[in-house]
Amino acid sequence: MRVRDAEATRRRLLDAATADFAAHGIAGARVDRIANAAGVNKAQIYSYFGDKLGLFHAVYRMHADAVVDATPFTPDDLPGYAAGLYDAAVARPELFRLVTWARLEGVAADEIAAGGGAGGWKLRAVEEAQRAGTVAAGLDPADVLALVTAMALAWSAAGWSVVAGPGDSDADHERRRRALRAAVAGALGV
Amino acid sequence: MRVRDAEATRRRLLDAATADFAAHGIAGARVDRIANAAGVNKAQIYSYFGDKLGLFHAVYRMHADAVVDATPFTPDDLPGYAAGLYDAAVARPELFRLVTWARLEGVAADEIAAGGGAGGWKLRAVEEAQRAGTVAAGLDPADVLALVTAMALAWSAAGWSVVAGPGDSDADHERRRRALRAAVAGALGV
DNA sequence: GTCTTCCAACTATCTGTTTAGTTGCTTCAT
DNA sequence: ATGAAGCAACTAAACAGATAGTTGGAAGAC
Repeated sequence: MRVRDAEATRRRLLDAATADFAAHGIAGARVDRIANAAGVNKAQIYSYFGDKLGLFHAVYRMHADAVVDATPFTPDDLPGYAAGLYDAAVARPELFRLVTWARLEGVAADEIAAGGGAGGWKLRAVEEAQRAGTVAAGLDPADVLALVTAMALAWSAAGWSVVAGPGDSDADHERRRRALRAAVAGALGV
Repeated sequence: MRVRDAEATRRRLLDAATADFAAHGIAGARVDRIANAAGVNKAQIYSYFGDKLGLFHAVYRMHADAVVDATPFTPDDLPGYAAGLYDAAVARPELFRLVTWARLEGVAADEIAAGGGAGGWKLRAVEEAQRAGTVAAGLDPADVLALVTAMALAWSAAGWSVVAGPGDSDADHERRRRALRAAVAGALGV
């Protein structure tokens, strides 16, 4: 019999749920499938997370910060930030799918790119960089963030073109990173 | 009793399905809801489209071309193309949600941005523009398309920041269009 | 008349959620 | 030490409502 460890069970559920929600979205995810993949009885989900949506929120909250924090925001080096975001999206595509789905299904009220729940400190940081001259003045900071984020995620699952993945060659990634850096610099640099 | 018009019934179903799929995705859409909204019996859906997925494909095919064709691709004026795409996304957000969902759920094999089913003529057009000097050389045409598309759709439902809508003020739209044009020009111009 | 279009009712299955009960660890009085 | 009590973690089964898909026939169009 498996050792009883509530914390480990909880984590296994969250991991399985992350995979299923990322793959199928909220409506497409299946409680049975998640419980099965986690090797946990379905009822545990309800005891731990209330309901399916509660489970999703737990998953989302767990990863939203990780996504945002994985790539340090450097307003004075937006090309570098964009490249970092690109790498993060390549390394953990599920997390980015998760966020995209949350936004589409309307369960993520907060704006991830705009500083998350931290109250828009990124906007102020961009303003600061504009005053310092490392970012072109005259642009709305929110637009700057929107553009940089969109460019970095141009090849992600949320994008409209080819989806970058860990399977792509290093040359592909390097080429995209280079193009991305140049494009961000050209688009927003002084 | 309603006048019998198979074509009109079909169109009403497609319209209702467009709205429901755009709002809830494939897994989240409900056949009953669609039939109800269309004022058509559910059985008609199966006689016309086979099954739920067949209905989605019909919806998708109907709009995919429209999305692509609504904004003429002008490789010599990518900033203008981007602005056009932005406007299209503001005017018909459902269509862009539809495509995003199709890509997330893995039912849209073709790459919309890369020329749709037309076999990548856009890629060649970009190459041509690069030779002509209106687009920076040294960039992979696919990357150019990916970046332009991503930038234009930075404020769309697929994006990660604030979502632009018809409700926004004209000033907002004008500001974003201006920023977008400048950014695309700076990112890809010579 | 007959062919197409339409519909109400029906079925089988799926799915989120609940319930009632079990298991094994911890605590504590003895 | 030891046995019972208490409790959190766990499970199997069932429930109710929803959902995709079907059927057989009615009714309008030609």
